[in-house]
Amino acid sequence: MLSNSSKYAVKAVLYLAIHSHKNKKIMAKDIAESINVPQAYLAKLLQELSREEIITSVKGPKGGFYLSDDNRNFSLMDVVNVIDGDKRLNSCVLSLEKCNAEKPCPLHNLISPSKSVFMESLQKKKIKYFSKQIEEGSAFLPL
Amino acid sequence: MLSNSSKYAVKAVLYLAIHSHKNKKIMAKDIAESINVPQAYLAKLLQELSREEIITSVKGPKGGFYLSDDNRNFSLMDVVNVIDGDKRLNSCVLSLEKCNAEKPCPLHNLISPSKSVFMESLQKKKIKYFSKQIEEGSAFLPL
DNA sequence: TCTTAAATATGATTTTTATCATGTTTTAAC
DNA sequence: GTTAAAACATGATAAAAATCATATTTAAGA
Repeated sequence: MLSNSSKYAVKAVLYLAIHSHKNKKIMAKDIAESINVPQAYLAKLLQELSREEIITSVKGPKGGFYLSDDNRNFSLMDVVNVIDGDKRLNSCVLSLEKCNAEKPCPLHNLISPSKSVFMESLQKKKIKYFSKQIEEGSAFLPL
Repeated sequence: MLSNSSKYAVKAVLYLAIHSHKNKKIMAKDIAESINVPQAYLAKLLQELSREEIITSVKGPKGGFYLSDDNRNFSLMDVVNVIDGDKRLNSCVLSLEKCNAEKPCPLHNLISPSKSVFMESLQKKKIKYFSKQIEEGSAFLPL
């Protein structure tokens, strides 16, 4: 479903959503430690996200990463798409090219309803929604 | 979600469900061609399934693979578990050890309902159910 | 019994994914 | 301006997954 890389990316973004803001940047190294992900690897992922402007970075001393208000309006789907591309999540469970609603493969009807609910909320719910969930105590860490 | 290997395995089993029976064995090579999977690789997967008695094999000339009536009472979950092990499907979307219903990670509540529906039907519906779906025209090939 | 066609077993290779390492650029603070 | 701390860029290595190759075992049929 999600690659390890995009799991890492999502975790990092959620971490930033909760702990960073414009005046509180966080270094790659610190994020990596907090979310239990190899740091050099995470650094690379953060750079990709930053390049796509899903997260914000500041170079030099006192620099680091944070989420701007704009950043918080992205969805986790955006995060995943940057890392995994947009095919991975959209493909059929059995990776069948020709599977679709009209000619569903045997597993399609089993998974389709549930999957589309998931995909839709991953798409529609913005990053800020998730930090709110955590603040309210409806969702939990640690990552 | 599913590894390539288990997708191949599921496809092969579905193919056998539709096209094979005791008096109609099918060679690995023919299955592979029909479902568009590299043959040597599929052969290996079929051997694992056969070893676990999810499918039936007969060696020698006129040999091949088929599904016995017993085999048809296995679920696709069984197929997947043989190939991928039983952890892969059960783990949290973000692979968080500590994520569970009481302390759900931010994505848990999003995916959990849909996922359990899927898992349950993958578990409960037997192989014969799927071949029936196809016969009835509610599900389609090609694989 | 001999030949041949199939699965089976084992291991080698390739490709992809994940991880690590190192040098370059930017910028704050002195 | 010099230094140092951070992201950024690039490439090397390692691990895992997928694929390929080859020799062995089994059993049907002549």
